Amino acid sequence: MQSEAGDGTQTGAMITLTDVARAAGVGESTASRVLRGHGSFSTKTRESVLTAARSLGYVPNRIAGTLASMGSKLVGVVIPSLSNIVFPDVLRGANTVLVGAGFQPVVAVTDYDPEREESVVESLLSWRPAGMMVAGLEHTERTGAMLRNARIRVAELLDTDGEGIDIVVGFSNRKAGRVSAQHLMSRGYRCIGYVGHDLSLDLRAAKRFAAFRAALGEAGLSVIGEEIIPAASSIEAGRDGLARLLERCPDLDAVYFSNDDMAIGGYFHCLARGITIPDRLAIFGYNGLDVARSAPQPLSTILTPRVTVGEIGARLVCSDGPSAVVDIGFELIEGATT
Amino acid sequence: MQSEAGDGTQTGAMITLTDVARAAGVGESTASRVLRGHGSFSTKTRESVLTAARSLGYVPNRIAGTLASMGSKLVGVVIPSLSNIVFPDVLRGANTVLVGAGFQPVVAVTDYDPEREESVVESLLSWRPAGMMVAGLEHTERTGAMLRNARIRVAELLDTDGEGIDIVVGFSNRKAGRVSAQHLMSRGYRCIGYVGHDLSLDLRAAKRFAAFRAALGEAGLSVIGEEIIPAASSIEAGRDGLARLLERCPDLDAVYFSNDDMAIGGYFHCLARGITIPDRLAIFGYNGLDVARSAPQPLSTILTPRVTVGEIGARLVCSDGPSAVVDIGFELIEGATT
DNA sequence: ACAAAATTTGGCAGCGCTGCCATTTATCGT
DNA sequence: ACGATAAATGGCAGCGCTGCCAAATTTTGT
Repeated sequence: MQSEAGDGTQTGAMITLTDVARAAGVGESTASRVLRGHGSFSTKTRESVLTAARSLGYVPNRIAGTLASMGSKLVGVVIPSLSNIVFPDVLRGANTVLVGAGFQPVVAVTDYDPEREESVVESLLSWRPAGMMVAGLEHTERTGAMLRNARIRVAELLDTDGEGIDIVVGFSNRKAGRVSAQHLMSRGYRCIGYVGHDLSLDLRAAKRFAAFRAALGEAGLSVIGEEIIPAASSIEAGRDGLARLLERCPDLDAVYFSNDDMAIGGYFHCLARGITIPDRLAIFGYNGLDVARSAPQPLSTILTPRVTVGEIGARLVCSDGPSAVVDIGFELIEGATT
Repeated sequence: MQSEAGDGTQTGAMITLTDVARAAGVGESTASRVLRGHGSFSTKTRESVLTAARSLGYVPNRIAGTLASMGSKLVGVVIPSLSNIVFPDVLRGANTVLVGAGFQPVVAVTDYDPEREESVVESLLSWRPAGMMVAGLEHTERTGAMLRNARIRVAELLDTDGEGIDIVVGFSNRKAGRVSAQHLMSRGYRCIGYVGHDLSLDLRAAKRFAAFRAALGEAGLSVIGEEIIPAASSIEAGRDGLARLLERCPDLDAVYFSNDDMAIGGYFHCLARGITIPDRLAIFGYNGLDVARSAPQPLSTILTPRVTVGEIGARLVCSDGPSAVVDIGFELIEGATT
């Protein structure tokens, strides 16, 4: 028999459980039990199996294990984008909890495209995950059907305005929009504009804006001018957007941005042009990013508990409780820009 | 036989390939071939299999498929953190290419901890991935051994200063540090300070700083004062760090930051305190983040092609070429802060 | 029309592991 | 010391799919 080094060096074919069992002089099932700490075995056996495994550099094959036990330790996580720190934040919260519970997240990105979401969901489902976490409540009909029929826990995150499939963890984007409007109005702003990114893709941003506009309307006001950049949100887009909007509507006294990236861009524009904030122009964002909170003038915005959403979503996906909707709310941050 | 709806509705147990084959009136292997588009089959068979699969709501089981074909379509991606946009950026590049090539990335986070890296690598390897992508060249001995013995493509990213296992894609952090120092010196700065985050964890930042310091030394200069925050990098840390450093060393005329997050924090501090940039104080960062490039005064920094690193790394991991070191370099951005 | 070649098809043995069950061995009570 | 209970162990049948191969079918050449 070939000797193997203890550092994991291996020669020949891939080491299997059978090899370990043979080397330890025990049966496969005994080796399996020891390696998983399941069932009972003597200390002596334990040692010999562990020693054999280590010296052979054995790496268990979870593909085989999962197939045999018919229960995977994978959890699919579907997010729209990796460019916006919001989703890595959610992922971070989910990752912490999932790993802690012995699960392995498998991430897929949709680029905000429902068709793509459908295809990545289908793809993830083929790994027979124990659960799925997806962003938002809006999906194609087939995506919904697949998710419902998978007989696994499904958590929909970051939005509570709509019908969920199983678990819903997030907050109301409509309420966020309304609260933003109320805040601006309560501060006395009356000529309010909007700078946003492509809303046809970002449904949650669209909900916020719709509610924002509605809240203004109820108070007899309206969005004086709006500038929509036909692209994903970014600081630059916010900067350019505000520049263009102010050119068209110089009388604005406040601008609501689709999110903090855009708002920070707007803030930078004002800094560069010497536009006094908040006296000459007020700025309001959404998300409560670090950059917004650490700016010379902390941005007035809505802090969304993104990491917590990921954590709670993951916790519930791992649990076996009933379906639930968890609205964990958001916090309005009265910064120095309104 | 139970009738199933075409929208994927299913009753009873999970649908298997055998079910589809039986429903289509063909053998398993024929159904398998049709579903994968492998081998040959008549159009007639194709239709009946596809129809059967659709009407039964069949979802292939890749766990079983992978085990049988002994070749997975998974690629492990190991990154230190999700909090710093740098790694989501790399992940984004990798994701695009991997998905395009039919692979599914499986992400794991190390929190900059080598022990944790060892454990996540072990864990990922147990899914028998087709390849692995990890950040950096420094690993524990056992991590290295596992990676080397896995007989799969391994790409190490974001650093070229050291020995790689198989594929190395990145740039020289040492060179980045040196170039940064040279830039500051060429602009006439002589009293140079440093504000950084915990370098014991972030080895690449440590390399940059070491090279930076060495380059100053070669020119007869030295780092006048330094402030190291014992935590992860953040805008706030950079802000506080610069504040403390300036208190101790008011004569500094330039500060090198461990990265752009920290540098933006420093920039914000100066804005808040009315410290004129770059006349009174110059600021230099690292990474070339959006926020740094869109600031009223674009930050002088080093643009690291993070997304490209992920893309090239992924491309090479999917390929079967020889081992290689790809240094894709970086770009010094002469902003308005130096 | 008939053999040769090409195309299509189904059967079945695994892939490496886990779960079940039967068996063996150790521990206990009296 | 001896049956009874508990602990430890090994054998083996799958999990759902793919790959191989042989058999069946169709197409082609002359």
